[in-house]
Amino acid sequence: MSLPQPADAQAVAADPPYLRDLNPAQREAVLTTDGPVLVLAGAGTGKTAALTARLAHLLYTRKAWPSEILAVTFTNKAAREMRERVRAHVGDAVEGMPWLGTFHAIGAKMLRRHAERVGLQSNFTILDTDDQLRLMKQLIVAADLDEKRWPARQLGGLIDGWKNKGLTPADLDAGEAERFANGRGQEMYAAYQARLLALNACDFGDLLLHVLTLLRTDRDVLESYQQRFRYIMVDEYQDTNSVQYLWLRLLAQERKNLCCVGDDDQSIYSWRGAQVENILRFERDFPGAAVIKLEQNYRSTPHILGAASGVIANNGGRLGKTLWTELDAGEKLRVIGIWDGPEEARRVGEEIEAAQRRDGLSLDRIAILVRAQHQTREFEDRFIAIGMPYRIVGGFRFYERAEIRDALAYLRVVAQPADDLAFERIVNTPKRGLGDKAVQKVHQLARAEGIPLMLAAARILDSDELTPQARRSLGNLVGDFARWRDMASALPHPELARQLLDESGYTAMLQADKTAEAAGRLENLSELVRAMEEYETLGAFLEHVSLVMDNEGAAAGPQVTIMTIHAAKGLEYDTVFLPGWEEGLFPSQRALDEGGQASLEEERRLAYVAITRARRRATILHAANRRIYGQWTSSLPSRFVAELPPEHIESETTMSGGESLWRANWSERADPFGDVARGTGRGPGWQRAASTGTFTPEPARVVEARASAISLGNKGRDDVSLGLRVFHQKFGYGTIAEIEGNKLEIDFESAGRKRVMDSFVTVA
DNA sequence: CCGCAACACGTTTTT
DNA sequence: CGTGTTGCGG
Repeated sequence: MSLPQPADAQAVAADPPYLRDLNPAQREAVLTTDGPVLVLAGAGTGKTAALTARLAHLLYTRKAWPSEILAVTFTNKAAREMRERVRAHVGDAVEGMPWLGTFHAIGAKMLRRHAERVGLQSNFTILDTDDQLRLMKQLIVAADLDEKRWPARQLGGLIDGWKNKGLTPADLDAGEAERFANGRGQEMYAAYQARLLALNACDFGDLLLHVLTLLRTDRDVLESYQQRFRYIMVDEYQDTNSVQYLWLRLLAQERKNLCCVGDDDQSIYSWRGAQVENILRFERDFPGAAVIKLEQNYRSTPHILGAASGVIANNGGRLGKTLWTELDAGEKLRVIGIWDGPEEARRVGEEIEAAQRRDGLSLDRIAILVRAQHQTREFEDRFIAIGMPYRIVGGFRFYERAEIRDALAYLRVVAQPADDLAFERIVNTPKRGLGDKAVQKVHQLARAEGIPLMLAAARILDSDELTPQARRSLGNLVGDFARWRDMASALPHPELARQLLDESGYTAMLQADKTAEAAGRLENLSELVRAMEEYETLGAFLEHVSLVMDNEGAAAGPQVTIMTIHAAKGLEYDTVFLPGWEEGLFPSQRALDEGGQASLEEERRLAYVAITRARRRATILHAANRRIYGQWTSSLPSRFVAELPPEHIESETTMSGGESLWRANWSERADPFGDVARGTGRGPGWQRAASTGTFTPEPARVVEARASAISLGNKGRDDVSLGLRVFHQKFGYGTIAEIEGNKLEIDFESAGRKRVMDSFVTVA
């Protein structure tokens, strides 16, 4: 690792290259290195430029080595961008920055180093949402709860919320526990955590929560990180949730060199646990903090900024910034009222064609930003019809496809044999005659002995529990895995994956499938294997897939981008279309019904984010009629339309009667969605935070060590003895003829002598 | 084990 | 109106 050498100290002080294009506020943000700093960076004010320059500054001035800076972002994309931009300043020195990454990636890295302190092994698996839900479903069934009444989804949301707040099961009060299954919330959360430890697995929330627990309970670990991180920087601070906040506060406590960058007006993730309060109370949290505002906008025209500012001004409790720009006035925003959804899509299509004709504008510079994913459909239909190239961002991701998840499950079992969820996923995929009853037997044994499924599978082979066919099949599978595990150490992992997919019959299964999708799935699998080549080890690859879940498909040519406003945060386009600005859609009905003022304000921030994505031109549309759940419903223009300052907009409606028609409609019916089917009023949103608890350090929680699979002997149960009459589900009544550890030879009254596992019999 | 019909449900989404 | 899930019957 080498840092670029400044010519001499004087030159650095005079005008280091990384300061060259910065305005005074940005410079201040870069040069205020020590002590707490809050950078309030409005949309388009060159936040990332300042942040990366600050990093470069720390390195150039030798205030810290690359490995002594903690730089956290929320998304992989942001982390990647920051890494690239820092590289532009300092070159390969960026390679020495292991602590630049997302909260979760950094959490995982720390956790792997100290896994055993929270009861995990360092090769723990990171589960995705799908695995989590399956696991919770099992627990709900095991707890004898009605999974209809208490869906896994709901438990998942609650647990997620708790983890976001930094609450372990022990921290929950009765009120929180009451939120699931009549007070069994805490019990279920605890059971889930216990199960994760047994599986040597973590969910996303654990990557932060376990680390928080670690920092709170282990002074040595905390102090070593406090020493290590001379400077801490956080991007998008307004999106931090409570765990992240607590985590940062602990790490920054000692040196206090914490620089947070954010914009309270762009906080749009409270539903995911983000606490705007974190940014609002920064100065109180970190006394003596320098607050630097970046207000010069380099992105948008004055009309666009004026419109956005006008809308956001309706929110209370803001830190307050005044964006300004040196750009020319440009065009006013257009607000277009049209008849219905299809016309909206038609109109946008025409506008795009006109812009291409008129200005030769590339489609890459145009975006359609919607409130909800389902709005993309209307545009997709229309664009297909007129042959307009488009891409929809979001939706299905590569690593969420079934075949990819299957392949990963095979690899996970190889890497971590205790990964029951992965084992379960592929035990009968492809079909190998291991149906429900066979799998249930394995489960039963695993549960009785407290061992992983893979080990239970191996053990059950010694018995007559399974049908000969199932036994042979399971035996093959267990043998295959043993072999693949051996191969793993000898073979490069992409090669291992290839062989594994072949020998497991997975490839053959897809080849036999003549449907159109099968070919694509095979293609996806080769892509997966190709992707593996970029990683040193199988473990590193698996870490990558669990944490870096985005894959940007290469575009064939210029395309219009269609995506949600949420997905557009941080991006910019020359021309932006904002359809569906109607009450009930934007702001969403749910925000209006459930969240009160806070929720409405978040919708308004979303509107602010939406408008500020535009560089030159923005067009807002609202339809008078829209089909909602199959029913035609008339709708009113969004209140946000009325909040746009008239001097920055230009209104147009294609309907006779113009504005007055909307107004008449408005007063006529207070609740245009009154007759539309609503949610059944069951539980609150997926994860809504309640009151913020207090966070007292927990005494070290001793994690009950699950005996490892290996250390468990074959100690049989002690309530059986020779000659005892027992009952077996499948073979009926019989007498114990021989006992060998946990295996019994039983003379069954009708089935004859069989070898069975002792956990499958009850004393008759 | 698969296919079909009945049924429930329906923001925003990263990691 | 669509989609995804479940449960039953073949």
